[in-house]
Amino acid sequence: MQLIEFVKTNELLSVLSGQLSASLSRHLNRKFRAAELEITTEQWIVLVCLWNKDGQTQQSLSEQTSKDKTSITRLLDTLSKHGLIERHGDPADRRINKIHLTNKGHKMEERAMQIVKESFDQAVSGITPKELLDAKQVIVKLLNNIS
Amino acid sequence: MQLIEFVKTNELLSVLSGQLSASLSRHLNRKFRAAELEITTEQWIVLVCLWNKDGQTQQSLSEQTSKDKTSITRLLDTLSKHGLIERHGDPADRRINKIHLTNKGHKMEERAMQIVKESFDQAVSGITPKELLDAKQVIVKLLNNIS
DNA sequence: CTCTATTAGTTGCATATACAATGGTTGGTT
DNA sequence: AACCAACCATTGTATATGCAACTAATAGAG
Repeated sequence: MQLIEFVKTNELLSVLSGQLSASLSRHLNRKFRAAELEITTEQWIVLVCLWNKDGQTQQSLSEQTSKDKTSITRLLDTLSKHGLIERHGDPADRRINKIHLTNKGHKMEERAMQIVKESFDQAVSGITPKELLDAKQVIVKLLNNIS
Repeated sequence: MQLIEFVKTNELLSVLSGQLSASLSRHLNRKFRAAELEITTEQWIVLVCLWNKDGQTQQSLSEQTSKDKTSITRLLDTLSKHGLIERHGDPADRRINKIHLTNKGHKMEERAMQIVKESFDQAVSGITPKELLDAKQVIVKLLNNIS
């Protein structure tokens, strides 16, 4: 039911982190769909950046989310197709697109964050704040080691 | 440079786990490519299962890796196209494919695991075994909470 | 002022992933 | 024996991701 010996004793954390990430993402995707919010976990992450600060460039979104700028281009294509964001060219620097939420995109924030909060509460039940904090710090160290 | 307040204080672990997973995967993919091993992290995970026990069914691989059976079908399509595995129909139960490594697939084990080990050592440098273990346990709890 | 390096974003290509629906196959129940 | 439920794998469709190569625009060096 688990991976082999070497992985069990040594690598498990990286495999586990992949499974956790995939599992959290699937879980949230299903909750969004069940609530008839037509977004995905990945789109939500970009929207979080825009709810925080509207009108950012794609480059900025790429850095904040640690996603390749190609991925951002295409995530924004999808968000645009679904009417959640719009690209506005910047006359002052014509290389740049400023990404703006539409009304529909703005309105989605409250319901989406409510679902995320419920999901989060379920995920961390039975885990102490200290355990969570320690785990976060290990993850940050791992991230720094391979960046 | 980070995500917004709510996410910072509450959700960060799930976002972080996604970034860790993506980062580890990218890192390993680059190492494999640099070593001219033509596999991806995801393919490696399937190969680990087969190096451990050859001739498994797709269903079994799906359960071990926590991947959708559709994903396994297509990962195996790619592995097959690259000559690393073969599907053998089982005369005793014609619904089943038994997945077997080719010579090429077998031979890849040593070099691939060496690269993974180097990658792992780099990732965990400066992290104590206890910290790692504790983090793993938190991840396992999270996984159980959302399964 | 011009040429070059850098930056922002897109496109082509390959891979990965999941859900829904489908086609076969097996096995158990009556 | 016939039927139906459960099971294994695949295909269709949509989304996500990264690398390499490209276009366009700006900024900086000389």
